[in-house]
Amino acid sequence: MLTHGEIWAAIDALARENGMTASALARRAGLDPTTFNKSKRITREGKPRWPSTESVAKVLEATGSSLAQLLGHIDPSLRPMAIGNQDSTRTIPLIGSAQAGASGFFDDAGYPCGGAWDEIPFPGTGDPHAYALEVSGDSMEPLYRDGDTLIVSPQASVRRGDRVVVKTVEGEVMVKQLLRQTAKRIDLASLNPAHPDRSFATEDVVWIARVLWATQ
Amino acid sequence: MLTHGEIWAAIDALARENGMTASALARRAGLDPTTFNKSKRITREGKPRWPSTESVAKVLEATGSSLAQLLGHIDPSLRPMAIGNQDSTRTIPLIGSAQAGASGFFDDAGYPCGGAWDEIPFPGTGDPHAYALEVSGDSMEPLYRDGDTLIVSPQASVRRGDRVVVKTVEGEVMVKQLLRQTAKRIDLASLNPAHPDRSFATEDVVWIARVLWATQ
DNA sequence: AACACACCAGGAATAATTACCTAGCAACCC
DNA sequence: GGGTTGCTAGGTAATTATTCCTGGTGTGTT
Repeated sequence: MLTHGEIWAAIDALARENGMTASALARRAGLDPTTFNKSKRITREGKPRWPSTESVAKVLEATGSSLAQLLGHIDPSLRPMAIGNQDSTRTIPLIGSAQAGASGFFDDAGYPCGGAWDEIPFPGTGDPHAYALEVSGDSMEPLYRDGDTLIVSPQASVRRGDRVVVKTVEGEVMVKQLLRQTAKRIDLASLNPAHPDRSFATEDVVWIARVLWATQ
Repeated sequence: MLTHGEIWAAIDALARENGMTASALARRAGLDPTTFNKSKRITREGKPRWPSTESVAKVLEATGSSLAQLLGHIDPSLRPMAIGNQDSTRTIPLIGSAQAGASGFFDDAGYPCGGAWDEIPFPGTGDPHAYALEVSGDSMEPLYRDGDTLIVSPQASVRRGDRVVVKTVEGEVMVKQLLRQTAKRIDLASLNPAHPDRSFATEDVVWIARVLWATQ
């Protein structure tokens, strides 16, 4: 599917990507600078005007872009795959929650559209040893609920504020928030206010792994 | 880059894929059956004729194809990536938090070991249109913190208790927990107790997407 | 054989896109 | 200030794509 808004948004995005306005892009492509004017995208009677594929081809040649890149601007979720990124971790479009209310980021179905999206790798664990931990019980409410799945990376470095999985020399495994980590001690805050915080000597902790993701 | 021969070859391929000739495809798309005639692809003076993007869009709609599929016909090397499974179907080991304390699941470094682990697909979104939403501000504390990343699926079905992203007809985008969804109303609980709950008539909500994952 | 139907080539008419032009506005330089 | 450059809205002329039409060919059916 290809909509009138998508094709024009893609042209705008392609121009922006190359540091040009739509009219500058048209000029670079050997077209009239007014061809892509916003006032030309609908006729006087209100009918939508579509560019010809010849114009699209000229724009791609002028920017040295591939059709896959144009497609990426139309549907950001396809971008990395379409360009042929061989990396096994795909990237997905990213937007800030503060901008999400503005128009032009979503189509009517709630799917991302337009070219103004950032990209982040996902899942992006970068850890071949990552594993999943299934939450049972309510000891981690309200943050984690019964049945939630946590993705845990034993390789990731942990910092203050991170949610971590800790195993003690006594064999206890717990999910907590890292309060403080010094050379001698590791202080952990409980996720459930009803449970007490814990503090361990560094030598009493076998390993600390970081919680990267949690199902919602 | 997009050449004259490629675009016409792609249209021919799309027609063949749907068991039609080029003229039948044009008719199905609501165009004149002769629009895609080979004799119309170059003018009498030998100049190449390009279809308009409007015609291309109509063809895609008639066949129910995506632009990515058309692109796959233009550059077959992109096909498996462009239309294939968008989700890396990697599986990772899974364990329940209740058993994690027992011995035999982790080695000394905290890496999973032993054969008693389950397997789950990850990320397992199953949604090629999934995107990421970056949290800004503290309006969703304590569940989501400033800088957290949410993975959102516009395709997933939502149920009571799910964390959801909602867009209203006023253009407001918010992240809430779904309290109740009836035929007439959608009740949302705020994640931050300091903010009030919200309730909307069904027709005042443009779309609801489900939050699948959140960074921790 | 006769007929219906789909497909394709080619011509003319219509509709649409693009080119060309003007004017207003903002930014920048001398 | 005067001058240049770039961007955009709006109009008209041009080029181009599409439609409509005719005729020819091949296929399948009665």
